[in-house]
Amino acid sequence: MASVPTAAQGSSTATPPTRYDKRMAEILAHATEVFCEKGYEGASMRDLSRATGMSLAGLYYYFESKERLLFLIQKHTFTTIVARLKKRLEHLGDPEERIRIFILNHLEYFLANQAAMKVLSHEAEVLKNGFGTELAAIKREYYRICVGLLDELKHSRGLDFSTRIAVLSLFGMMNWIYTWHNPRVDADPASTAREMGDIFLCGVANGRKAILKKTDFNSRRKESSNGNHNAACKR
Amino acid sequence: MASVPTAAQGSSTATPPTRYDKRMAEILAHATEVFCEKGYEGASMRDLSRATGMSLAGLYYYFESKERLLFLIQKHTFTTIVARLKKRLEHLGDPEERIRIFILNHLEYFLANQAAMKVLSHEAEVLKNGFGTELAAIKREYYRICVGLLDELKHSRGLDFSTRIAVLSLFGMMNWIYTWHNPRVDADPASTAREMGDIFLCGVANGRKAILKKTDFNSRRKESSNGNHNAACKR
DNA sequence: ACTTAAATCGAACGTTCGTTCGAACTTTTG
DNA sequence: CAAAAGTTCGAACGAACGTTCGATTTAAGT
Repeated sequence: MASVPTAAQGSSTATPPTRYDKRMAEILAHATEVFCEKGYEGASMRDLSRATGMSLAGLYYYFESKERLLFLIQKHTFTTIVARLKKRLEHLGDPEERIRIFILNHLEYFLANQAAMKVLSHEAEVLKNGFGTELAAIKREYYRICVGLLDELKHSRGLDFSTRIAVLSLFGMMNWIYTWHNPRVDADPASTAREMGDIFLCGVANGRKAILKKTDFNSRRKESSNGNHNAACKR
Repeated sequence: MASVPTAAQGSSTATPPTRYDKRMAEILAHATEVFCEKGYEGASMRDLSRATGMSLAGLYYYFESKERLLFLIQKHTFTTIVARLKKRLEHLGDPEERIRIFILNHLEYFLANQAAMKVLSHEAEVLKNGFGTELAAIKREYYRICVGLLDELKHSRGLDFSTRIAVLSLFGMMNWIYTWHNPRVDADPASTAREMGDIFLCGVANGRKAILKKTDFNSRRKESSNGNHNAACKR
């Protein structure tokens, strides 16, 4: 057995990928497609065997179980998207801009790796015990980053909204994309990210206060008195 | 065999539910829970047998296949939510108000029938051929209603945004709720619907135009010239 | 070239799957 | 109460499931 048998991909150290690593990555890629199309439970090891061109028994040289295979796919996908996000967020910026970076990073990766992200979103609950908790930790970290970004925005502009609902609504908008996005019909990731960012950012910028009916100028004047906040919402 | 053997529930005519109908509804309810917990593929007929207290063979007196069982659950759930929506939309109202009715109807039903709605959302792709197309028709109708409501809003306020992206973002926000909503932590449906409505409505009311950075007053004045629109966004 | 280790495979294991069938039980009908 | 219809069940079917094992083939080290 070559290199580190449990690694799904070349590590962060500059170790060149061995034959084992490359084959592993190949299998992971094919398995991702199969899981995406048929679902984790619906996909059989024989389906994976067919898709990879490797014998049924041969697969078990790389994975000790079907469950661990799903785990490796999900972990690699999630780790990658978090790593990319952190890199992009290193350059400081306006809170609004940072949230737009978050959305863009998510959607870009989502649409470039649609199968993997669908497997991540759609099979989020099937992993139990050890696998489940390790993945939940990454998920929580990603969630916390988004919460942090929104809280920045909140404090810097004196906004008032439920961070929890906002974050989860945003994830909903973004993750649901795997059910409808069609590259032949829908715009590129950057445009989609901008449109979703427009909707979301304007929404939270106005917080939980009731949205006023048209031509109701009276109470609007009263509420919008304090300074230069909420510019995100005005055209 | 009693009454209409293919009916999942009492029909719209005032026929009193037979013994068959009641047992059928019981089984559907239990099956919904099982499908919700283990997924359609992950749930076995033996799981359903255990949950309903009926023998394995006995189930097949009510359903000709596991696939049809899922179909009946999904069809009943979807039909009900569409029917309720139509009833609520009979009373005309402001476009904004009508969209809020749409959101409230969806979330109320979602949270009151969380298991059924998770099965509807999460197992949306597993039904093929005949079952799939019949369900897709209901789904399309529901989708079209939402498109219609948004177009009303668009025209009545002279807005400019991508209806497709807006509708699908809204569905994402709403449907994702099955992954996170916890009745012990999260507010009641009405509050959640209002918060999501705030975010969404304010977002689309400002359309695709770039959101301006704080304290950028110059171009804002230029864009917000035409009349009393977009009140939905101002506090 | 020969040895050793890595990689792959065919064949099979025991289990569980969805579904069927005829017999038995229960309720309704005459 | 007997007959008919409606309902439930135990037992079994063949197929497909995830996984294992010993043997075989391929690549690496010397």
